[in-house]
Amino acid sequence: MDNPLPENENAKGGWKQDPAGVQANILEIATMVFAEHGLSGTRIDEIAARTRTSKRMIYYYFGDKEGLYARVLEAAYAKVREGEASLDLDGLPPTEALSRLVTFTFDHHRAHPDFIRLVMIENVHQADYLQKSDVIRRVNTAAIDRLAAIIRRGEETGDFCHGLDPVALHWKISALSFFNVSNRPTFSALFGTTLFSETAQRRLRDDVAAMVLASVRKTP
Amino acid sequence: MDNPLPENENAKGGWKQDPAGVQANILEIATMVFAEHGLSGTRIDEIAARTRTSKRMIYYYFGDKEGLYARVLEAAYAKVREGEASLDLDGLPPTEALSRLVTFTFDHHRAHPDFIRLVMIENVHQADYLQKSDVIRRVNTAAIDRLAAIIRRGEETGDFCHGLDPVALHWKISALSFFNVSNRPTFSALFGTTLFSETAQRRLRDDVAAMVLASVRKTP
Amino acid sequence: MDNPLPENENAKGGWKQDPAGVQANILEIATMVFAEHGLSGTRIDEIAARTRTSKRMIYYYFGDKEGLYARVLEAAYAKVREGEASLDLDGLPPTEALSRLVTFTFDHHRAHPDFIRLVMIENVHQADYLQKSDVIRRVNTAAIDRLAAIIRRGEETGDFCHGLDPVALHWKISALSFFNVSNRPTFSALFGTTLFSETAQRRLRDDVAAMVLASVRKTP
Amino acid sequence: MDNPLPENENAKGGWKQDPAGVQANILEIATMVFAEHGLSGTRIDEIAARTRTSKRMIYYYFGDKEGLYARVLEAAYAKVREGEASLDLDGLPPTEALSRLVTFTFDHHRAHPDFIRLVMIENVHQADYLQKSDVIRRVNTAAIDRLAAIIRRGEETGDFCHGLDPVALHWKISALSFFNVSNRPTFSALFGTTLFSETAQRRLRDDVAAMVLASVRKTP
DNA sequence: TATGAATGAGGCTTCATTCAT
DNA sequence: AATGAATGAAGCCTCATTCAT
Repeated sequence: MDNPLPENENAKGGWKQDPAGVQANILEIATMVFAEHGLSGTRIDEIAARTRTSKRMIYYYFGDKEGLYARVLEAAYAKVREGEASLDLDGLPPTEALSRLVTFTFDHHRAHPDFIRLVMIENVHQADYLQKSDVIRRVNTAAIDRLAAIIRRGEETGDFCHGLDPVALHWKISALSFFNVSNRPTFSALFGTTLFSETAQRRLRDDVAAMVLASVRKTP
Repeated sequence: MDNPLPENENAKGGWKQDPAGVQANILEIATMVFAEHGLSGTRIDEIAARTRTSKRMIYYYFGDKEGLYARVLEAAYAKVREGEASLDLDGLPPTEALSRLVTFTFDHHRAHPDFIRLVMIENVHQADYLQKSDVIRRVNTAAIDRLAAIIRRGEETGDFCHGLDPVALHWKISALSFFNVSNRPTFSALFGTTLFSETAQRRLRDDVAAMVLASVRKTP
Repeated sequence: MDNPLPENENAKGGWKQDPAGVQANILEIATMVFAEHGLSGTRIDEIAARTRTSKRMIYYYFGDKEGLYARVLEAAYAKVREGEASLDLDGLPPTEALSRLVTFTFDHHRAHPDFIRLVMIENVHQADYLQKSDVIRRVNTAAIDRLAAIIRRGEETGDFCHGLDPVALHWKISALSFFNVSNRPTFSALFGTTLFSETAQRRLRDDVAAMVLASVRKTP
Repeated sequence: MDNPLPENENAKGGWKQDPAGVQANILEIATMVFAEHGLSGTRIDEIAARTRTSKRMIYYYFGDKEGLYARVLEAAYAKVREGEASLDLDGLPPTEALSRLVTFTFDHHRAHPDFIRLVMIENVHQADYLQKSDVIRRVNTAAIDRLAAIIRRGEETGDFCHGLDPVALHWKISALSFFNVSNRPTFSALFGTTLFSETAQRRLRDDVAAMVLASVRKTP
């Protein structure tokens, strides 16, 4: 009511001469549109229309459609891995740490369907754009490192069996968390949506965590 | 002049006046091209060029691009599920049967990357085209039925715990088999290709089978 | 008046389904427009507007702007060299033959300013497109061959000195005939148009022929 | 902090606040780029990128693209004619003077291919920009004056025939010197590069000088 | 059943130029 | 004197699709 609107960045006119804001806005919208339609299915015009700037600015800042897509992909990976990094498992016993990691990953993937879709789309493109990005590769090895740390601790405590491959373990966690989101449309079209209710998903998540834990546990 | 050209499929004219053959050829090529580029990424011209007929015939037989895509999807599901149906597990004890089913699924997915890619693509499209196809739904419930049979037998023998959901079990098997193929491009771009060598894949497959079996086994 | 207009190819409607005619029409207009504005200065829309078909057909038949330009260049060379080939000098004594060739070339260049402009434009482009065309190269060696024949005969009769290089001779004839057309705009802007009146051009042409002849004549 | 940075032209800041230097730099780069790509083929962005200032300054100092091109053309003519003016032929006998002038012109053109290209480009544009420039016209009449002086002296000594037109003579010298540079790309694409070797060019130049001299010499 | 020719709508991108400081 | 940010207009080209036989 009595808001004087100082430095209002969203109000019309308040965002002129704000390069960073313009780029961020484009990136945000583009992420949504690319995730929805894929690379070739996306229309630059649609992105522009949903942006607070013009189509021209997309080319001004990102060069071309592929350039924008590449940046969207990078930003998506960065954001998701950043979210993962916030999870601190160092203080927990290894079994508990791994369990928490799986649970978190499962939920995290569910919470970021746009990211999942972008990765799917990138797989359709044979990971062409991801391969060119050093940024992304760097960000991802951190995930492996964290897992390796848990494995080492688990081996030391005797909870985990020896010779576990962190990459293979990551593969298992990812598969079970990723598929849940990526293949939900076809899966529910074929077998119904019961598996995607809140309770079913919670049970599934716990099941998944149990499966992963069982696979690392020392066989007596 | 009076050259009969009998049964020569490669010679010019050998396939003319062969509607079924022309359609099959179009479908085969279209499967490859759609699997490679996705729906919007595919060019009717590319399909036509790799076909032994012309672009005009694609429209003649399939109406439009979406019609062709829908037929490709149906054919792909039919072919893959048909391959699965050839697996006869009825004579085996339930544990063995499930183990064989998982192993087979893992290998079968690996052997049909184009199918996997088509399913991925269909997921990007929110399963729009799959939903319209009654054919596909019918074909897929068979997979659940077979799994339900194994579960029932496992419960009877006491090998499996009670209350197993065949759909959830199918979900687990699918997740671990599907991701392996669908996300291979991004996964190997990020973490290298070691996990995709023949030996590593065999170990992974056995690991996966063990995980699934552990998840159904009766807890003592 | 009582013309029934049978097979009228120019009347509206008479040219449908006439691929060769459409292509020829595009090529003719494109030649004029490229000659007027150069490669980058030309607008495909302008060509299309002056054509009896649409812009779309330009791409249908010629691929892209550069493809059209390349074809225009080829056609221009072919047409001009074809005109030259119609000149029969075999029956004439060598001095007379060479004189006639120079005179003809000078007039021929004047009569085809569009061709001259296209060659100028191609030189601005470092002959990039000409280099790719085998057609053009083939057509041009004929000009050298004809000149070589005249030189040989002149040496035999003793009219010409020995060791004449047909390529260098061609260079001289070309230079004096080409510049007259190519640099007419700047030259007349700087020094007036008197040199380009009909009579002055005739005198210039005869002067040029005399210069060339003097350069090949045996020095006593 | 208190770094004076005196007379350092390369260090950042050394050329700031140097309007004349900035303009000269723009002009120099623009000359190269226009000569390379023509008027419509040139991108202001390319000029700006190769300049030590920004695109904005080009507009600041030269108004628009055409204004810059016009200035480039003027500067090019001025520079080349200035080079010619340094040639002092007054002390030589007329035959020798003319011979030296032709030889010099031939070499001078070869040494300034960018100028030749700019003139070609201007001819493609029908000399539109040259016509508007009084500066250029003034500079060029000097060339005719000098030639007229030689002719007068040659007529007086009886070496040259009567009634020679200095403009026509200039035309001949120009044609043979200009074509050598302007049409080198197409000519060598068609007939090879042998004519453009150092030795062949020297012989060609002497040939050209001989041709021009023969054309003015009194016929006995 | 088959086909070469043709096309409208719309997509991506570029370019010279101006705004606002 | 100098500048980073912004832009409208227009260019090239592609695509699925239909026409006419």
